[in-house]
Amino acid sequence: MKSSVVTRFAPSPTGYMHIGNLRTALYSYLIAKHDDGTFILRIEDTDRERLVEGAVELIKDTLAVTGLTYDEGPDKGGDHGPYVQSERKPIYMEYAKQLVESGAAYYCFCSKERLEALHEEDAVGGYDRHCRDLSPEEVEANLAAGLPFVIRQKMPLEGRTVYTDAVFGEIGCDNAELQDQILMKADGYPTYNFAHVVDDYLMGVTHVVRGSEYLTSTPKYALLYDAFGWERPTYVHLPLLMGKSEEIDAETGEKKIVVSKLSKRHGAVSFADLVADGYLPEAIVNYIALLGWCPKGEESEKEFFTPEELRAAFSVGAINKSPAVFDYDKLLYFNGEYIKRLSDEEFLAKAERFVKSEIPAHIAKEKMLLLLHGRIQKFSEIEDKIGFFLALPDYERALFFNKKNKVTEELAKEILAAAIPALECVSDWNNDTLYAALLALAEEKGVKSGAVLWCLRIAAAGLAVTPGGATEIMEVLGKEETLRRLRIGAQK
RNA sequence: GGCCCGUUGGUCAAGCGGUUAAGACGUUAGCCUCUCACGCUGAAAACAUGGGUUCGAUUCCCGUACGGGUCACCA
Repeated sequence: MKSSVVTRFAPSPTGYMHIGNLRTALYSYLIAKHDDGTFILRIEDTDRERLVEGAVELIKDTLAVTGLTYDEGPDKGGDHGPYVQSERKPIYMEYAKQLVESGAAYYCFCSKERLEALHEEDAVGGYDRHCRDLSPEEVEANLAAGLPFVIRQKMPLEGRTVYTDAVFGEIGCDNAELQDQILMKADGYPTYNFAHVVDDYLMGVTHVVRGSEYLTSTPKYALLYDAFGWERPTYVHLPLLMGKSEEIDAETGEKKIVVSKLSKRHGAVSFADLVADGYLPEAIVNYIALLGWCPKGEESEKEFFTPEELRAAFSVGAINKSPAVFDYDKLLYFNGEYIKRLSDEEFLAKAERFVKSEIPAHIAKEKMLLLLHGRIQKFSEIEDKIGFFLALPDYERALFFNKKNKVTEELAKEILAAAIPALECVSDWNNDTLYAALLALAEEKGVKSGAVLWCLRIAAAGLAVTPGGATEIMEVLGKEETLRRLRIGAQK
């Protein structure tokens, strides 16, 4: 059964989806779904100049792979469509005129030039309300003459407008500070300020969920609801997601870390880029759910949530007020944990896409990749880690030296010389038989097993640090290639 | 600059008048180990600041500092 909660995610298609957008969508979705409510996707494309082709698709794809399925939206339909603002264009003018009729808005014929001049005169000031009190006759005449116009909201000159935000509490501002903001632009499109209010009302949105950069402009929107005589929605402003970015200080010329709102300018993190870099959408969602929200009570220590658990646990009351810094390290940790939890089959399927190199036939590819399961935190690490399987790195004889296992370069040579004929006899080439053979060799030579395994691993891999032990690596390489490498090692 | 918001370890973050101030990431010591990773056991690390209120403030109020947001025919 559907509850009465209706939320929406209303992005403008101006580029890629960054983590900040995604989190807003996620919280909006969770607020609705916690109460079995309705989640709407609405595209806000009233800025015709900033449109980016393909951006809408990207938004839909992102919501799809993150599981934020919307009940109403473009392509999906619903009782409140269309869900793209440019397709709703006639609606806004109609409502704007209604406001003009009632005296809450007015036509403004000021030219851009005049407004710019105004700005230069008074840097902090805004519009001087030049057209606010034009007589009906003047307005009629200008309209009849075909003068370009905008429609502005007529703000109260005194008093104070206050609203209650579900996260931040009471927020107010003196009406004198409010600009007579533009509702309808000269190109006939509405501004965000106007369109979102009309749409949220028409679409029955009960909870307006958005970033806290709107906190201080919300009184203006509340006033719009009042002017229409509509009931104000519940406002849920989210703490900002901050990004760290390195900048060169203009004065000192030194590098410094700047923390600011996540944006394309400053440390923006694109969701698509993260996925391409080998992050799992589930891990990203889990991580960002916890940026600005923490479950109450016993669950406050819980880290990993399934989508269902998230829906059940989420509550507006537990949303934080202070901004949160996006931390790559912690995302990486979450991703690593999610990768570990993958079954071998799932891991293999996903890892496959990140293997760029050609894998020679003698390599046991699946076994090789499985050695990395549990050793990587993101899939893009794979390519780097498998290099030594494909080609033996150049290494120095000194690499064989190992203090803990008492291996000297001379001993290594001796061990390898003995290992080669012993391994040539191994017919069933696998981890267990290899391990048994090498253990026997160690006993025969009277050295610790660690010494033998160390030497063999170095010779097989040509690397001090490897994913997997000696026998695992030899198993992956195959008999022929292993022996080839051991002979090279013995010659060092 | 005006207005608005915020401030618990480097980061995320519990706490909602009396606590040895959780937990996680990261850092670090050690154990385990066929090197690494995993895992396990430890360690270092925080209530921005000054006034109140109170028997008692990290928790409530005010100021200060710092950080952030916002002041568009962008959203």
